[in-house]
Amino acid sequence: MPKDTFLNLKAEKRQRIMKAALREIAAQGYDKASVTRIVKGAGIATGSFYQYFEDLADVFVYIGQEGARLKAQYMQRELENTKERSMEGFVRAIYRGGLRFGMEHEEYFRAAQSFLQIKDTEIYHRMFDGVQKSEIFVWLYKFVSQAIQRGELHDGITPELFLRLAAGINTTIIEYLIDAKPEREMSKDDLETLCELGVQILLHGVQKTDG
Amino acid sequence: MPKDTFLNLKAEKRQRIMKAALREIAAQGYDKASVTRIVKGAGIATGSFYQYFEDLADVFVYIGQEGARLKAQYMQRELENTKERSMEGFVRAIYRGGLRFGMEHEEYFRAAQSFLQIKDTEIYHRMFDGVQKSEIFVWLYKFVSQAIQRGELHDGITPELFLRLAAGINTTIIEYLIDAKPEREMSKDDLETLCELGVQILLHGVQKTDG
Amino acid sequence: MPKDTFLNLKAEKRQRIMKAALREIAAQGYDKASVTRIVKGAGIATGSFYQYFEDLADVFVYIGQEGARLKAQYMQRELENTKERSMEGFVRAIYRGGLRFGMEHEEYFRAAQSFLQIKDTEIYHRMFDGVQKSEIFVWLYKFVSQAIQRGELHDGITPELFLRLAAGINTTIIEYLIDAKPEREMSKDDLETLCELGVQILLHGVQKTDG
Amino acid sequence: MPKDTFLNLKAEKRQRIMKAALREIAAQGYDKASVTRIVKGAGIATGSFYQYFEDLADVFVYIGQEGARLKAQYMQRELENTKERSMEGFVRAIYRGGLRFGMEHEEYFRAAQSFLQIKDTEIYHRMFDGVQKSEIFVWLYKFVSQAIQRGELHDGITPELFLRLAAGINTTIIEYLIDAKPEREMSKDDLETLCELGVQILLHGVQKTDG
DNA sequence: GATGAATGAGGATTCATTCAT
DNA sequence: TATGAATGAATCCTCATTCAT
Repeated sequence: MPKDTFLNLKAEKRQRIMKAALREIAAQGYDKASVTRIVKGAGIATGSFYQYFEDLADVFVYIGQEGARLKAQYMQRELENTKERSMEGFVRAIYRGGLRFGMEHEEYFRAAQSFLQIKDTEIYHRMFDGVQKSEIFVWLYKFVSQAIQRGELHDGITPELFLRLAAGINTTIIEYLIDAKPEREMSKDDLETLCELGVQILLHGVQKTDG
Repeated sequence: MPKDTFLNLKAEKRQRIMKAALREIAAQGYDKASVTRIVKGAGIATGSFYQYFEDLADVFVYIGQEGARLKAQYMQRELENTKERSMEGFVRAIYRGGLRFGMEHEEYFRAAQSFLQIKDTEIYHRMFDGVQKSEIFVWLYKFVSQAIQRGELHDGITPELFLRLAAGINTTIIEYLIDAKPEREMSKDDLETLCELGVQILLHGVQKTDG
Repeated sequence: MPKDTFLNLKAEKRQRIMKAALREIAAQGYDKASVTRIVKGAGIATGSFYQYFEDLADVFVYIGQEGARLKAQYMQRELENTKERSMEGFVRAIYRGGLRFGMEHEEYFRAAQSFLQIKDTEIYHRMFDGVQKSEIFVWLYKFVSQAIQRGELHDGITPELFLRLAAGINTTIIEYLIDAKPEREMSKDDLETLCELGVQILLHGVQKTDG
Repeated sequence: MPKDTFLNLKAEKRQRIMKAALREIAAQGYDKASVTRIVKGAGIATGSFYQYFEDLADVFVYIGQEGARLKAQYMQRELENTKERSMEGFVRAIYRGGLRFGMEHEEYFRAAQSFLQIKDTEIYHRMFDGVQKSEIFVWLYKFVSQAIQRGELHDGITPELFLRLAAGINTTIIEYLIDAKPEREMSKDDLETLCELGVQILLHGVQKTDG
């Protein structure tokens, strides 16, 4: 976690550094990200970097957490606009938030992808431990558990697996979009459609359920 | 592509080297994999490595291709044991093959995950270009296209997206299994169940379709 | 061209490094010169070397340029002490400068010899492009052209060839001196004699002109 | 000196190897010449190379000697066609031979240039010790000594220096020619002119001696 | 707080030479 | 005699981190 020196920095400088670090990770991936390029990009001295952060891992963790926080905000906002309290409504809101986040913050999205490489490491847990305890996560967990108890989900599906599937499908769709990214911005309607597609696939699979 | 020197090696040694390279890349990921560790692991001299392979990328490509070949064999074998010629039957066979491959060759699976980092590069294409033209892939593509034309799939689902979803869901399940891997081997029945689960989720989502 | 890091170094250290690099290249020649030996000779870390220079070629270019600059100074000084404005006077001054330079800076001389190996390369041009545009060079070129127009030189001699011959003869003499170098320093008179010899050979050949 | 295995080789193979080695040295220079490329160029196995030669230096020495032998032949032939027994006649014949050799065997010429880098080493002496004792060399030495005794040459010119100057001027001219090499072959007349130019410069300098 | 030079282990790769077949 | 795989020291260069100013 960043040192106080970093947190006490003037907002402009702090954001400049964050931006440079995020850009670097998004561009080079976790393994290839380099302090040298970050400091160059941020316009600060190498030594300063180490006065703000313990080491390279420190920034990565911080960025991971920031990304998670930001994504949670997107989801939270969607949830607050949703009245429907069914699992489907819940999932839809979450997907919508996730999709918007991915589209509007491609660099965070890419960085997060790159963090997957180190999924099993201590540093990954430092990044995302908070997520496991977040309100949204807890709610979702509860919803799914209940659905399982009511026998609504396929045998073998645990809350853990459900969450992974939800994330996986969302990621698949976002990547698909980014790769096929058209020049023009995506309209609100497009986003809505895709979001719905994600929800349908997660809940009902790729096949249409007949009338 | 490895030099003849490598291909002419005695099987034992060749496999020792492949194993060491595979282990290294599975453990460290694409970017961090090191020649030094590979040769140490394989018990050969640094110079020998370069008499077998053009460079590091060369082994990686070879491993990627070997993995793809092997996975295709698993799938092919399952297809041959399947009579049912529906899309569901097809998908089931493929999933079963993929799952078995992932379970029995965890290192190949991990290596493949790590290759995703370089998805957009020329070297990635060298690895998996063959896959795009493989019989299985072509068949699957055809099946999906037909289903789309018959209006059986949700709007917005293209063959490309379908394939990505199929792979993504399978990957999610395999990772889930590996992470939660019990000490005991997985029984045939367990595997069967999980495979069926994957097929159901892909085709019908996580929710049970009511009777 | 060296980085600022190098140019900002304290003079003592900068010279220590230059000396080590010059010694290495004089001793091993362009192709065999090694970073490892240079840094060991200079008493700095490998990494430091690369904070001073872009790469190995960078030092070489710098040394070549420094040598050329230094040699030009020697020549310039002699020219300033010469009143006679004939071609012979000009050539004599240049030879005297060149000879002194070669005697007093044997390592630069050797290094320059070794650079000839790469005469046709881009890096060689980076070294000596400046020379072609130097005042001395331009003057000499003009003198020779005029002599040619006045029909004073043998047919077939172009300014280019003249300059090559001048340099070649001077080099031959310097090498001869270095190889036959007596223990004792060369006296002013000795040098004067040799210089005159060079001028005579260039202009009038090895044979005495009678009368 | 090559092993008997090499000398016993069938002429065709022996020449193939020599050619490959010569080409390599001419192209890469002494320091960068590589066994690997030589054997590839000659179409033999690496091991074979070491059954023909002690080591890399061994081929170099052999090539140097071959070149010297060949050059001596060129000179000898010219001398035999010369009746005039003056020093000028002698020098002219030698120059003519040297120039022809350089033009007709550019690769030997280039190789020889590259050997200059190691002028002070034991291996260089192994190459050219023979030259010092060759008939031509001895004759020339005698001619020059006599001229010196007769007081015909400038003070300070020793036989050693004379020879170096002769070689240096010839080299300068050949390099000049190679660099400015026209597409068309050089005619007999051109060669004759250049040769005469060399002789004149060596004996009488660049300036015309007036009537 | 800020700086940026200094460090050195570690990276990939090359290559002359040896030696078992 | 011919082969070519095996070797490992040596090459240049990178980079996270430290520390004196």
